Amino acid sequence: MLKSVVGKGEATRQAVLDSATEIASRIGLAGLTIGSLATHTGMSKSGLFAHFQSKESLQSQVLARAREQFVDLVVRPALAAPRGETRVRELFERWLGAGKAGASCCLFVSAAGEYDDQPGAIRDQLVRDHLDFFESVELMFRTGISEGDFRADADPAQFAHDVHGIMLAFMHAHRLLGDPAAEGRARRAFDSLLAAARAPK
Amino acid sequence: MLKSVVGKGEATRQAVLDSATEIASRIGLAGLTIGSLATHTGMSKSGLFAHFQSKESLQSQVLARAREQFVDLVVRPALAAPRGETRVRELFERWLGAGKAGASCCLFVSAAGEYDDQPGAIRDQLVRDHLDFFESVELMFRTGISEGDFRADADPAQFAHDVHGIMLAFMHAHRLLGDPAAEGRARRAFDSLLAAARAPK
DNA sequence: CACTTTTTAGCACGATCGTTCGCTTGAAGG
DNA sequence: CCTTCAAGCGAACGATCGTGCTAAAAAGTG
Repeated sequence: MLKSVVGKGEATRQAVLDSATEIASRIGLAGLTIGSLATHTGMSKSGLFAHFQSKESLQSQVLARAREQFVDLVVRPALAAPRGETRVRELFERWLGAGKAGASCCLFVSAAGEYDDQPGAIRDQLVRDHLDFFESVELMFRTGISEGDFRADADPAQFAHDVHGIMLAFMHAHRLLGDPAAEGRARRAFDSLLAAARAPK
Repeated sequence: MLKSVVGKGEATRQAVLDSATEIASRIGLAGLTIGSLATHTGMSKSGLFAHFQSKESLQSQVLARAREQFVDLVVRPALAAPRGETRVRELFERWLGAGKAGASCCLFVSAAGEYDDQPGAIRDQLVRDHLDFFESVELMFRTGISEGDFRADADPAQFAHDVHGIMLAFMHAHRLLGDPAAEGRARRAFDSLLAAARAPK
């Protein structure tokens, strides 16, 4: 007979992964422990562990989950917006929104800091995700060039780098310092960036 | 008899602190363990622990040490440069150099990610350090305004935020992605920032 | 209903965590 | 030479880490 599309195990695995992603976004991917995760989900340590073959596998799946969330929340909606500057603006707004909400955004930021000097599968995965995302950003910007919104000699990679910096500075000011002016400054910096990249009328 | 200016205990405490700062800049402040630190310094766990009343105290002292290093390597040399844009440029160059070398720079970045959602003494200390540094940056920029190098209506806080973003993006690209183009992009972004802030001739 | 497979809990393991305590040691002071 | 004292070590503590093994409970299937 056909097995049900999602077994019970898969369902709880997803639920645990959700909790894990939320916890890891607060205390970091390396700081996530199986014991605390079990307590937080009301499961036994061993029962929970059975779903993940190792801690590294758990971390890897958490990272994959965060990536999904980020794509759903930020990248996909941006791609649904009209090509050109509008799409780039949408990307920024969604990204900013995700940064304010916490979740996947913070996870990538803190994980990048934790694993930038520790070779291994997790680091590799992190690098791939970052490169993929940068590529998406560059593509959106490049589309803006061919649409005539941005200057033809603008550097897409430089743009991706710059907007990434704006977001990182925003998250630090917002989450660590609790600075209420952070969002406004991020918007202002992004506007300047766009103004510099805009095609001369 | 006069006791020697620095007792033996103080000397080893400083040595341990040096090792601790270096380790913490690689694996994070929270990931630093007393056992590994003892092994790395060739001391016994208890002998080492005797110098610090608790792990939190150790972390706090490591943070203070990193702050000193950063001030010595970045802030002080900048203040020794001529007032105005030259000084701001010197700050950026030193900051970039410290970021490439690793050490204290990375520690603050990763620690900010680890403690941004974990209230306590460490987080408070981290916030104070960041605010202090931002204040220094703003002051240097403000001096540039009164020297006539920068536009009078430029926003010092916004400038500090923006250059912070450039450095964060650089460190991510340099340390996590190993991107050799990172430094050039950081310089380019900084030049654009300066160009926008410069007083009209 | 019985039966099979999947999912979970209980328990235990070696290692390591932060921390305490008592002891040895080597140098300084009288 | 004897005393004193800072400095460091060794052993041990309770807790928790990641990870297996086994049995019970639950879910799915006929």
